[in-house]
Amino acid sequence: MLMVSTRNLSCLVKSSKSDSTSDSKSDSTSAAKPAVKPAAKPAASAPRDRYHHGDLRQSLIDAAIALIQDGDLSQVSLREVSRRVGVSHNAPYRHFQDKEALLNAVAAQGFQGLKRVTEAAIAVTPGDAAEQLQAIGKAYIQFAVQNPVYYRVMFSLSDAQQDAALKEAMAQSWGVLFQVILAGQASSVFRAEDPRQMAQVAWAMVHGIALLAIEGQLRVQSGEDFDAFLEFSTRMLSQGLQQQ
Amino acid sequence: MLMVSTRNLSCLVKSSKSDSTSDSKSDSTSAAKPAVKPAAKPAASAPRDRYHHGDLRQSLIDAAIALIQDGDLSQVSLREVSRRVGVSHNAPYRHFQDKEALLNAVAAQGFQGLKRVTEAAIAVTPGDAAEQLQAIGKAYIQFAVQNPVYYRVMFSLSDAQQDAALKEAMAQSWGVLFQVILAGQASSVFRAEDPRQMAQVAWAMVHGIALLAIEGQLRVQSGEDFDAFLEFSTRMLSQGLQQQ
DNA sequence: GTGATATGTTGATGGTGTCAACACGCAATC
DNA sequence: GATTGCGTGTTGACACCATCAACATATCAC
Repeated sequence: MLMVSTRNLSCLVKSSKSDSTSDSKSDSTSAAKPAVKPAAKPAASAPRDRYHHGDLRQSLIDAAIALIQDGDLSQVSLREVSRRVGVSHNAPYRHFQDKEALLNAVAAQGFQGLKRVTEAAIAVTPGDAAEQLQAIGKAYIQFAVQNPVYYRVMFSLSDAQQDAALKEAMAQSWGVLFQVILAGQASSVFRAEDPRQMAQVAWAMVHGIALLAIEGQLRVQSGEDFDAFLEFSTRMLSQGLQQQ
Repeated sequence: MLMVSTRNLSCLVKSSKSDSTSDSKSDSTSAAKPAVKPAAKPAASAPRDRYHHGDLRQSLIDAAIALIQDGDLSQVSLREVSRRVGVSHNAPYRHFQDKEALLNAVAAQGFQGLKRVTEAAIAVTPGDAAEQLQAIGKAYIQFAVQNPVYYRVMFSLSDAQQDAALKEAMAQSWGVLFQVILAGQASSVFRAEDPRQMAQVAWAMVHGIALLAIEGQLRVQSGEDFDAFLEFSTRMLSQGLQQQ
C-alpha cells in the first residue's frame, strides 16, 4: 500500500494499527514542504534542567498530537500532556485557558498546514481551474491521510467550541478553494451557480472522502488503488462543477 | 420536494440555537413512521416508585440523546445520564459494559433509522436509479439535519470503538445505497466503474454535506435555500455517477 | 540592583469511569 | 406457600481528570 508521499510530519511517526489506506509509494509532487511545521527546538520529552521550559506552548501542542496518535482523541488529558512534557499538571494553564483551547491550537495549526498544502498544489498545477480544483482535492485528501491526528482534531470541535483564531485559520483555508471556484467561473470553466454553494459541495465531498480514508473505510487494497480512487473521485468532482 | 418525512423523533424537541438549516415546513407525506423509534413507555425523567425500572436500557439511551442535545457530546457522562433517569450512578453497568457501549447503542439505533429513511425514499421514487440515488441523498442529508444528535454520535466512534452490533447496523445502512448503485449499473444508467468506489464517493459527499449542514456551516438563509441546495448537490452527485 | 511580570508548582475541590460488595424483588422450584 | 437463584439496582471506594487559588522562581525593564 502506498503512502501518498508527504512525509508524516510533526513527529507523527508511530503508525497506528489500522491504517489500511496510507502507504508509501512515492509520488512526485511530494517535494513540497511538510504540511505542518514540527516544533522547532526541544525534544518534547527531554527532561529539562531550567525552571522555565523555553517553548512550552508548542511542546504542549506537539505532545497532545503525539498522545492522540497512540490512542484516542478522547483520552487526551492536560495532565498526561503535562507529564509527557515533564511539567507540572497546571503549567498548561499559563498558555491555554483550558483544555479546549489547546485543542483549538492544534486544530488551527492543522488548518494552516492544509492551506499551505492546497496552495502548493495550485502552484504546481498550471492548467485551468478544473485541473486546479482536482489538484486541490487530491492535496486535501492526502493531507488528511498523512495527518490523521491533525485532521481529526480539526473537525472534532463544534462551532461553539471554536475560538476566533481557529475560525480565522479555517476561513483562510476555505479561501483557497473559494478563489479557485471564482476563477473557474470567471473563465467560464465552471457553472455560473452560486460559487459559495459550489465550494461547499466540493468541500463536502473531499471532506467526506478524507474521513472515510482516515477511518480506513475505503477498501483500497494498495497504494495504487488509493491513487486511482483519488483520481476517480476528484475527477468526478471537477467534472460535476464544470459547464455541461 | 419530497421530504422524506422523518419527524423529529425520540423526543428531540428543543431546537438548538444554531440550527440555521432545518426547516419545519410541514410535509404531508409525513405519515410514515418516525425514523427512529422513541422509547415506548416511560417518561425518562419520571421518578419511579418501583425498585426495578422496567425499561432502563432504552431510557438510558434516550437520556443520553437528550443530554447531548442540550450541550455537547463531550459532556455526556454516565453519571449525569443516570441522574436524569433517576437511578444510581452504577445502574447503567447492568445494561452496558461501559460508556462506549452506551454510545454504540445510540449510534446503532441511529443507523437503523437512517436505513429506514433511505429505504422509504426509494420506495416512493419510481424513477430510474439516478433519481433514486438523488432521493437517497436527500433523505440521508435530511435525516442528519433532523437528527443531529444521532448523526453526531453515529460518526463519533472510531473504527476501533465500534462494536459488532454497530458495524452490522452500518453495513445494513450502507447496503441500501450499494444496491441502488448496482441496479443503476445493471440498467446502464451509471458508469461501469467499481461499484464500491462509486458508492463510496456518493456516501462521502452526502456525509460531508450532512456534517456541514449540522454544524450550521452551510450559509443557507431559509428553508427554501436549503431545499435548493439539497437539490443542487444531490443532482450533481447523481449526474457525476451517470454515463457520460 | 530592584520591582514587576511572566512562567511554573503545589494543593485542594468537585467531577468522572469503573470495580467490588451488597440489597432488593421477581420467578421458578420444592 | 416458602425457598432459593439470579437479574437488576445501590452503596462505597479508587484513581483519574479539569480547574481554581496560592505560592515560588526566573526573566526583564528600569
